[in-house]
Amino acid sequence: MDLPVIRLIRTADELASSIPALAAEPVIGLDTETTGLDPHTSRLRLLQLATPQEVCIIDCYSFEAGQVTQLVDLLTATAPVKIAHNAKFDAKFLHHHLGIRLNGIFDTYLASLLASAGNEADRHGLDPVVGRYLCQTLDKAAQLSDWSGELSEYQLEYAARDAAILLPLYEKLKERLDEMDLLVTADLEFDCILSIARMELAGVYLDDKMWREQIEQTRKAHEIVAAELQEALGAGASQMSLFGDSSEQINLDSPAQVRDALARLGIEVDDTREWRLQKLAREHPILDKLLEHRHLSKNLSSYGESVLEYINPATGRIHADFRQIGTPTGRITSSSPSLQQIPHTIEYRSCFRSPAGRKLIVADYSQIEMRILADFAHDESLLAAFDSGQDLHRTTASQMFGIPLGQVTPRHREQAKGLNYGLVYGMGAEGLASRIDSTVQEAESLIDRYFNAYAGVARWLHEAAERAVNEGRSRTASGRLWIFRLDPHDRQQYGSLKRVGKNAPIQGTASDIFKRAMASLDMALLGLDARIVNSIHDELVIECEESIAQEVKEIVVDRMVRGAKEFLVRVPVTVEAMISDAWLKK
DNA sequence: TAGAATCGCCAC
DNA sequence: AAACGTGGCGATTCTA
Repeated sequence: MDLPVIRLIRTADELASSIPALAAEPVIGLDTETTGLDPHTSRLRLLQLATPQEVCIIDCYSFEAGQVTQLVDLLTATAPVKIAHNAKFDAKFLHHHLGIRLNGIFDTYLASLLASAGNEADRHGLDPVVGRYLCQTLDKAAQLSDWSGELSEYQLEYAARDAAILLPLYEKLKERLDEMDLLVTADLEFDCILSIARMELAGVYLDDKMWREQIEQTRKAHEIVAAELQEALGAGASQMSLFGDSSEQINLDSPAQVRDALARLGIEVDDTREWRLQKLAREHPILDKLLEHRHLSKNLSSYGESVLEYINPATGRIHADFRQIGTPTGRITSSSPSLQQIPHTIEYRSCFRSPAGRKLIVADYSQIEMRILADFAHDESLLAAFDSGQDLHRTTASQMFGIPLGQVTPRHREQAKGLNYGLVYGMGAEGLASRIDSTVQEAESLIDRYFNAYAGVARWLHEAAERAVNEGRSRTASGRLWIFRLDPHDRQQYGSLKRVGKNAPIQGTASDIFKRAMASLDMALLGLDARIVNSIHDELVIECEESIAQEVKEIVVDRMVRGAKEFLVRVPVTVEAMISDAWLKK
């Protein structure tokens, strides 16, 4: 690639004179260089804006935030289209340091992910994407160089090249997305970027004192259980030892050592997973202790001190990383730390609080995946269940057992619930049986009853599985594509292919809906002291100033419902929302 | 001895 | 390869 012409911009005049040409372009490449990865502790050094003629490199160290209003206008407008690779990163720095809400984005990173259609072998850094679509290699050596001092010619060339390459990359990716009918989904994704960037910037508040107290309690309980287990398991070991060394300790965190220790007590197991130990616990009470220990160990390791290390020194809050396309179905995933797998118990969730003078709004979709299924399947019975506004599982029980709502027992409801949750994942009779604690025969009969009551659902699920086998791919309501790399002739993969064929369109459409809602909500909160702070597949947590909590709650519900209505035709959608002091649904 | 693989379990 | 889909992640154990 030829070296682009560089226009280095360090004065107000230079900036003013470069804006009109940029504004006249239909698309520009955008990239930034920063002194680190965290906008709260790092600075924005360069902003590169590329046209086919030249790359403007704006040295942000030469400007105060108030001096760049024309730039703000350019980047906030929907035109020209701004091409960036992982625009979330640039959007965060531009928002935090210059107050810019980046708009009109085409993100080559997200585009590449969509075009890969779930192929997890593909890499999506700028270098591999350029290699795949432009057959070029990029020199990324300068990326981690020191961007805080005098800049070398080499650094400027690197900065310019990264922005310039985005223009041809955009052309290729746009063409590819068009060929694959992915432009609608791409726009949905691009519209969502800013809401996720702002959520990461806002971060979530964790009461560290309360969290430490929780850890301490867990640690105490853990110690006691561990001692009891060492006693019980060690006794078995000493009988085996010629030297009778009963002080010998086993590592309770080692599945292999635990399995061997159990064997010495006459409990033979292939592995020591929860479900297996659970089955034998009635016969061997020590297994309950072991499971209790596992639970406490899990909590200490995954939800202990390590979470506190993520509290940002600059903000005192946790700014997790959210991957916008985290799964082939389009779900967002969270890491560092994962805020999507905090135990759903009051001890842990109550530590995620609203700071003084603020409130949290906790809002989630009610049975969104079942509603999507009802809508896709045009199943009149299931639609009627939702139309009635009654508790879904009780209504399902009433419909499948042919009894009035008033006669539905807790056991009936439990069985119906097991089916409602299980079937969108393609569950079979054995799975249902163990879930609701029944025999396989009973489970089979229940499944028959269920599909009799919901014949449309049965048909749709069957057809979805067939489509997965025949076409090897599926699409969501927005058109998001997942090409299954599973072999229908492989006996193992055949079953898996059918299950994923049933689940992917539903889970994926839920993602479409959720992203619509996030984008729309973030816009609606503009100008209010309210920010999205967490996003958990079908649940949003918003933090706001307490006096506007009621107003914000209504906006949240409205935007979430409207997001769903964009993709669903017939089924009603409900969102449950609470104003709270902690991450609890009261 | 660092990274990969495995086991196991948390969320929706 | 647990019944049932999608992930992240920590501790142990294996391997080059």
